Amino acid sequence: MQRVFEALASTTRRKILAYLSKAEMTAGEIAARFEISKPAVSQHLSVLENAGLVTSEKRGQYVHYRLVEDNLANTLNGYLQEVCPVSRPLKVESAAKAARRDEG
Amino acid sequence: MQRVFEALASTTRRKILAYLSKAEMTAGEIAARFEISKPAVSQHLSVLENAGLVTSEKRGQYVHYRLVEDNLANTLNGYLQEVCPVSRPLKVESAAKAARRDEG
DNA sequence: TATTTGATTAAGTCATACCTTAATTACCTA
DNA sequence: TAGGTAATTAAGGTATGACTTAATCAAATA
Repeated sequence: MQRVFEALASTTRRKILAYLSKAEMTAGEIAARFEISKPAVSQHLSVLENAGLVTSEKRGQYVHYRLVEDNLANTLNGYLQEVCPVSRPLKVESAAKAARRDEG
Repeated sequence: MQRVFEALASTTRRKILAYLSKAEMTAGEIAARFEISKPAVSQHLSVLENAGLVTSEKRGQYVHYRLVEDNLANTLNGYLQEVCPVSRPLKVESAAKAARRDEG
């Protein structure tokens, strides 16, 4: 519980969650979207994973991250993010990315 | 939004919210319940107030604090706290305090 | 097998959160 | 109005979080 709230306390991490909300992504894709270094993103992802909010799966050279859907905190956070001016556009981007993937 | 998550990131502050969940209390009553100094509690209350999670009202010499009921974050946090082993007992205490007050 | 690419770990800096005690403010009452 | 209680503000120490660059690990490929 403590880990969950600590994880959600960072704006960057909430943005990452929003960005992952509709599409699975590699660590590199996530890092490319934000203006901080790759190691910094990696640390944030590790915090999110320790809080049980995301899971990772290594496929070959890449590590794919995705939201843990079956998670009360994630679900509630999802509602909050719908009304959050910072997170909403990232959710839209996430959906666009997912759609593009379904097409291609 | 940022302020809300920052406010909820502290275990002590979540405990204070749980303790206030069923009953209004003065700053002193709240401070008496926790093992940190009164000024420290005062600071936490100020953070919670800035986040819009509690409001205060000065009556004479005392400052009474209470939850802001009409608040999405508070509502969602309330659900989470029901399943939180740290917060639940404090909610029970809060209810007991409220009941004692109704009697007296 | 040497090189490149994706990702994480390590090391170190800087800012900030949280706590303490001391001082101050506001209100009540003898 | 002097003294006491409730509460906050101020000042300062300590720990921790977030970021950086450099180094390392792991997998693909030439």
